Amino acid sequence: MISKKTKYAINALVHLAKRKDEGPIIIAEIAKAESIPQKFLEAILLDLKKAGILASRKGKAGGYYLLKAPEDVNMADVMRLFDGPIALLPCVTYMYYERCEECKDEETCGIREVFLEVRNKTVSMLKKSTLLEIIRREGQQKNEINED
Amino acid sequence: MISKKTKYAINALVHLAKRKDEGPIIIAEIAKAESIPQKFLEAILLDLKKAGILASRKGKAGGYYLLKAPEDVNMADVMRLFDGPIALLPCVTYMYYERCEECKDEETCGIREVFLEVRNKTVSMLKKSTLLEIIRREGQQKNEINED
DNA sequence: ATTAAGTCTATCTATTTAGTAGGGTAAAGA
DNA sequence: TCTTTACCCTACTAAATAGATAGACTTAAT
Repeated sequence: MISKKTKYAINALVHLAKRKDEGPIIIAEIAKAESIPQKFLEAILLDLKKAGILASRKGKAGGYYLLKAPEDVNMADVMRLFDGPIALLPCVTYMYYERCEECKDEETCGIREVFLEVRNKTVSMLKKSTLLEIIRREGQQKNEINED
Repeated sequence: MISKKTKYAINALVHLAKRKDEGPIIIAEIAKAESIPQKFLEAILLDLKKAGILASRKGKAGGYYLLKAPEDVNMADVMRLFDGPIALLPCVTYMYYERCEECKDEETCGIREVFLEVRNKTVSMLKKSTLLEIIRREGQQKNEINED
């Protein structure tokens, strides 16, 4: 599961992406519209700004706005920013590699092999999941939860 | 990331799968061979037994052994047992469905659509990742971590 | 009866998550 | 200069989860 922080970040980003031509949107407005505790949202938006995804303007007519294009903001980047690595094992992360403590021989580990493939495919899917893609899919849902 | 508990469970299962024709293996032996705190492992094996994956014999010549065939034990089941749902959002889990608190309209939610697809494909991959598959892959690694 | 095993119950500590409260500073527009 | 907004900081809490450890009890083979 992703954290609420990440989910809030995604909600805020989608909100900003939909209104990207309206100029800066104030925090209070996003917080209210997306049902996010305002103080909590402040910290989230600040992190997204530091990551180069959002920009802000202070003072009157200030607020936050998307810096990147909606098609260039993907779920892998957002999840990593708030929740860390996407991989299910520390030994198959790209940026934050760590050996499994109990591991005998990483080179021949079958568990690692299997989870490495899962990681690569998951990251690839999440990279394709951009803000544009999310907005495009709104109102045209068709998929169902597989019963497995 | 999966919890250490889940990782320990997988290590223990692989150990038992490799030696499935040797009769019951005692906890202490698995704990030592796989570098798992013994008391912690006890609880894990008990859970795996309750789940119908392992069986045990008490007393002298006792221990644990695989009840299911290695090809019938998959990572999705093991992960769910110890870490809960595989889905990244509560609204796209099959067994433990919960609405996102802040969600306005689940029926048209683009975020949900995207994460639902991720979930379905992830579960499908993890279901294919059986103990047999893990053992088969040992020593024939070829995949690399994608640089993304 | 003895011994070797699994089983059950309880407790503990550290970390993380998800906030709340409340202050002050900086910048930009009117 | 006044107001509005973002920015930055500290501190605190409450609940849950992770990762164990300790000790007593039960079962089964010899």
